Amino acid sequence: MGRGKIEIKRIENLSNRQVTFSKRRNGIIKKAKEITVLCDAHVSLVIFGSSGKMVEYCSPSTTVTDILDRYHKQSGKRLWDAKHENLSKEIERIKKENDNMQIELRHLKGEDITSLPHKELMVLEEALETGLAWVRDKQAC
Amino acid sequence: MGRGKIEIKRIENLSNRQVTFSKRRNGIIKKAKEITVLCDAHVSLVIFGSSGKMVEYCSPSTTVTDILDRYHKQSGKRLWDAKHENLSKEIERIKKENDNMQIELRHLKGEDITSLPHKELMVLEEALETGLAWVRDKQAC
DNA sequence: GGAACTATCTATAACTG
DNA sequence: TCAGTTATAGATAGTTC
Repeated sequence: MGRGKIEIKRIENLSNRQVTFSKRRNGIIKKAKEITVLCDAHVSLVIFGSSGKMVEYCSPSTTVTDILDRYHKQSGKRLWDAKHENLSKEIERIKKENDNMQIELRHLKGEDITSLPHKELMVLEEALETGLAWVRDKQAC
Repeated sequence: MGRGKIEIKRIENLSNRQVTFSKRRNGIIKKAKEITVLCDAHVSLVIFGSSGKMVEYCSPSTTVTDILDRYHKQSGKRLWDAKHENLSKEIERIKKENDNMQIELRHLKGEDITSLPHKELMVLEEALETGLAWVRDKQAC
């Protein structure tokens, strides 16, 4: 669509490439707006030029986030799960640590010790005696 | 571009709308591919028709996630931060709980008690005595 | 460098089987 | 209803200022 037919391959000349980018980018955004209005479609469009410049179009009444939520659901692809996964794993790790401390604390308070084997009871007793000794020592000061 | 000029407003006739959607959707995707090749651009394009059907195009050598990362950085808009925030808060909460237990445990073991006021030392001593009593009681069984 | 022009190409609205 | 065709509107490559 122009004075001459062009092959669809990278435009080597930088300024031509930038000019063409600018024109076509506007063209695509216009088309995106049109299909939105004509066909009740929802569109999310993000374009980066090779210079790094970004433009975006998103149909009115939605946000990129909305579109991406739907994208996420329908495509089955994971956009942010990977990021979530790290956080979730961190939570799991801390919770486990938490649980272990909870149990240790209860044991030290003499709770839930019915099922403990004899050996662990002895370890527990020693720990308590040591702790008590330290506390009494401190109080004596 | 067609046999007659059309206004850019919603096409009321359903089947016409669907036909137009299908044609224009393909057109936009073609244009997106072309600008990608011609201008070294990176494009992420997601289109939902009013029927809910989704199509996407993303320039080769990147993923939607890549594009969105860049979008995220450059637009300053938060795409997934809101989703992450809850998880982050949860982590904070658990870590705090964790710290408190850590401290309590250390105290029970007689560690880090130098700065404790007298009153707390007494509470600690009582807790230790109670725990010890329970443990000895259990060992006697 | 960018805005405007225009000849030409492309996309597509309406049509057809 | 759907793919294929065609006439025409719209997009744009090369050009000009």
